Amino acid sequence: MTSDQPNTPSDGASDEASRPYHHGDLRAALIRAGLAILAEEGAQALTVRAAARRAGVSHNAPYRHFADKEALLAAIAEEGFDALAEAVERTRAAAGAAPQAQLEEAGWAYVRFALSHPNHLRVMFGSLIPGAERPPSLAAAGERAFGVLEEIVQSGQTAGVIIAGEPRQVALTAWALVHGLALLLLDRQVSAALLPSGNPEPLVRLCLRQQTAGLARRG
Amino acid sequence: MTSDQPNTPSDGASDEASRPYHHGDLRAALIRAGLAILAEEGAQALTVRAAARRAGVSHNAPYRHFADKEALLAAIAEEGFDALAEAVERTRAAAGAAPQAQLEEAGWAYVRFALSHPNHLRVMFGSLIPGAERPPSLAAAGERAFGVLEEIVQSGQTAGVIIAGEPRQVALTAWALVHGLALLLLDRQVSAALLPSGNPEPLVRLCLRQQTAGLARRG
DNA sequence: ACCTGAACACCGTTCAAGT
DNA sequence: ACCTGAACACCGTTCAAGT
Repeated sequence: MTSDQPNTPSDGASDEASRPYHHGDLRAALIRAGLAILAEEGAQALTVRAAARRAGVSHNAPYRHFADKEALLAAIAEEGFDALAEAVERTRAAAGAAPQAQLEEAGWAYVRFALSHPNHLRVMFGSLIPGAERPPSLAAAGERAFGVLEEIVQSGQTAGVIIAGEPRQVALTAWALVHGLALLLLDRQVSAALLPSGNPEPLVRLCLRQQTAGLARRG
Repeated sequence: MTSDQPNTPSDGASDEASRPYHHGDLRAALIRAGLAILAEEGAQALTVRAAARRAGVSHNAPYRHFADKEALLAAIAEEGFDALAEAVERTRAAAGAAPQAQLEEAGWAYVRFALSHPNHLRVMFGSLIPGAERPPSLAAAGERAFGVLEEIVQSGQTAGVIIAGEPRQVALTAWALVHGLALLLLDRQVSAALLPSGNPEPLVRLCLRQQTAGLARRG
């Protein structure tokens, strides 16, 4: 058996000493613990039991708040979509009014988020519940992140600088490119020859501009 | 303990009855077993022990041929890259001489492969060895699949119908789009509103043509 | 050489119990 | 209500042993 020190409830968030149990909000504590494990130890270390240990509860306490491991992963993924949507939106707001510039900045923000939180991104887009539908709150969080791109496309169409078409569909083309770039970079599938200095930003921006301008040579 | 029937070596591939053990090539048998498990039971069922059971050997016999589970997954991934490269190449060969048509057909073949072999694709691009480098033979197999797109780009540049630039880099833009589309479709991240009839082919082809022509409106 | 059974330290999940 | 320890059926991996 491992020799962890016995855990006391004195690790921060709670002021009320009259509480009979460790946490006022074990659910939130487990999500935080899962995020810390992802960042510090990697995806393979993210187990229900490890999250419980880090939160200072017994290994089956999580089942009071999550039906199973997938539900915990879904909650962690949902946090990730919220953070991603916020990062992309913030970048867009700082990018000025030109929709094409907004699209490039938002795309780079997406890839940057992925490279900064690789393990979190894999949980967000990983194989949770391979065949089944995603939980509605998770699907909604994904929609919010995607929605930023959709808004940019729509405003660009209004301004006459982005091609016509269903905004959702045009935004999907933009989304797929940045999503694919992010995952290929995470998976080390991109040849080092394309990454001089190891900094992916110039390459990503070049791909984004090619998408905007098109791969076909104009004659 | 489970009550499996004792396994006999009489399940096919071997003619020579004088062999003292079950397999002439346990390594290949384990890869086949892994592929069957992926196709029939899903990624979470793909364990070293399950592959061994299916191949009819004890649960640690695989360690004679694979250093660890990652090595087995890498071998299965390598098979996948070979199959993907072949599918894309075959489609390209059938697409005629026009590079832009080749690019669209190759892109659709990529997505079609992903949708036909979802679990296999996740192993190919999954989080095997999160931080570490991929085994060289696996990296080479990935290069072969990517190489088909690179050749198309190069011939398109020669024909003057694809923009100038480092062929690897232009091909990366094309690859990222189809890779992103494939994974978003697998993850059910694409709104059903964009998939009338449930058939993804029209949507994928539309995205591919948008990439070729560009998202910017030509003025 | 190649395969085996026993063993270890883990998992996810369930259950009967404690406060 | 919320948490606990014991238990079950699994894993990945190692080891001493068999042929």
